[in-house]
Amino acid sequence: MDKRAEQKAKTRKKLIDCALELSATKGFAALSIREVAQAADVTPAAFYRHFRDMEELGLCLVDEIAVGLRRLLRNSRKESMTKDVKTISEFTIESFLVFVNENSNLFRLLLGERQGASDSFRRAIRKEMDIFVEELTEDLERIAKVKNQTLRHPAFAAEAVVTIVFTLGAEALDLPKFKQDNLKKRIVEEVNMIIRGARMRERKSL
Amino acid sequence: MDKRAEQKAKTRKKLIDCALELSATKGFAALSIREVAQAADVTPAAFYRHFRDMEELGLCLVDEIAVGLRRLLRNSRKESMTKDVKTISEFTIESFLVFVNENSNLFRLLLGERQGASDSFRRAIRKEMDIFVEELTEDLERIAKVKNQTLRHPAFAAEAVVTIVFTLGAEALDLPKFKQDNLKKRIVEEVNMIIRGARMRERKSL
DNA sequence: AAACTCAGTATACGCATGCATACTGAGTTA
DNA sequence: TAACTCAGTATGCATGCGTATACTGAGTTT
Repeated sequence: MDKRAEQKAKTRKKLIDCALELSATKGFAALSIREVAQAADVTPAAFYRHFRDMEELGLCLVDEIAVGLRRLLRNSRKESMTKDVKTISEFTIESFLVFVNENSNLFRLLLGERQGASDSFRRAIRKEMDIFVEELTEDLERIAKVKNQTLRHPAFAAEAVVTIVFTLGAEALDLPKFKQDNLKKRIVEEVNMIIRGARMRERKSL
Repeated sequence: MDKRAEQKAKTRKKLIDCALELSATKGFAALSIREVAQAADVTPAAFYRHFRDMEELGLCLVDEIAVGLRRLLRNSRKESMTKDVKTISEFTIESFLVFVNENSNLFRLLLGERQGASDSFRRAIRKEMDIFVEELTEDLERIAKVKNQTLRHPAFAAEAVVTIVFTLGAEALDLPKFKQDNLKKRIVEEVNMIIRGARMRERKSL
């Protein structure tokens, strides 16, 4: 049976994990093939059996984060299905911050490379972001419908929310746990502002 | 007299300018002392007469951007003193995007290194951001007062606005000019959402 | 059991890097 | 004009890099 492929997958995972861990301290951009290979107890040349170059490895990492985050958000959405908007956002933001803390390496990579030098990185990350925005847009529309409200530009609101949550969420990486409560409050408040501002009010000539 | 200091300043400026230009293509993090020195037609060792290392040079660059941006925003604020809120934000966002396009290198550095690997970079950039937030907070409060309105959390609103404008503004760097109109509209709409959402409404038990 | 595949090894290349050392010569001061 | 300062030069070293080449030996196929 495929003992061979199994071993290969193991090495591949080890390379990915080591790259992730190393990127936490130095940043992914500063990593070298040799460094990652050495950390994974493998010859530099062996690296090429798995990835063409560091960029290809990086894109795999981005994918991993996106998958993890999407799972998280899907769960949080499901779990909070019954609650009202304010609670949903607060709940989701809470889960998000937990995720950021648990996967700080992945997240640092995502946010750091979002405006980085590599085109393909930026493109990949923005694509993932767009998916988040899309999913949130649907959520907002659904919730609004339930509450018998209308939103002005649901997609814009979603974009603003995603931007705020990700950008401010990144600050959690530099904060001790006990200071993150304040950060969470800020994010929740700002997200609620956006949603409030997106709601159509009584018609009024202006 | 001081022909010497004059020459030194000239070389220093050349180093800074070259670093800036190079960082546009490869990203500042990927620059080397030798590379910058060569671009500035100077020996690598001469670099050390001006900066301890690349990081010190980088902090100078950050400072330059901040100064330029602050000047821009101050002007835009002054020029739009008489207009109403909506026009102010639109006007300012427009100037901001012009600045981003004109100083794309500086801006790329600012946004790219904002979540980068270097602590001192992040700290420096966040400090500048905080100043923007502070200034905008005062603006929002002033305008609200004039219009006889109250804002819920002016500082949070300002933080959200700055976050949106900078993060989405960064996308302008990857967009052809003719597609930036759409971007501008998105930013304006989202900023207005935030401000709208920050306004206190009629008291209402909830 | 013989032939084949292929993940990983061993080694070596040329190149760019940060940085140390000793030097030069125009500009300044006394 | 003699002594001094100091921005910039010339040179060289050790290190780490990406990658090419030839190889080995366990795992798989026939």
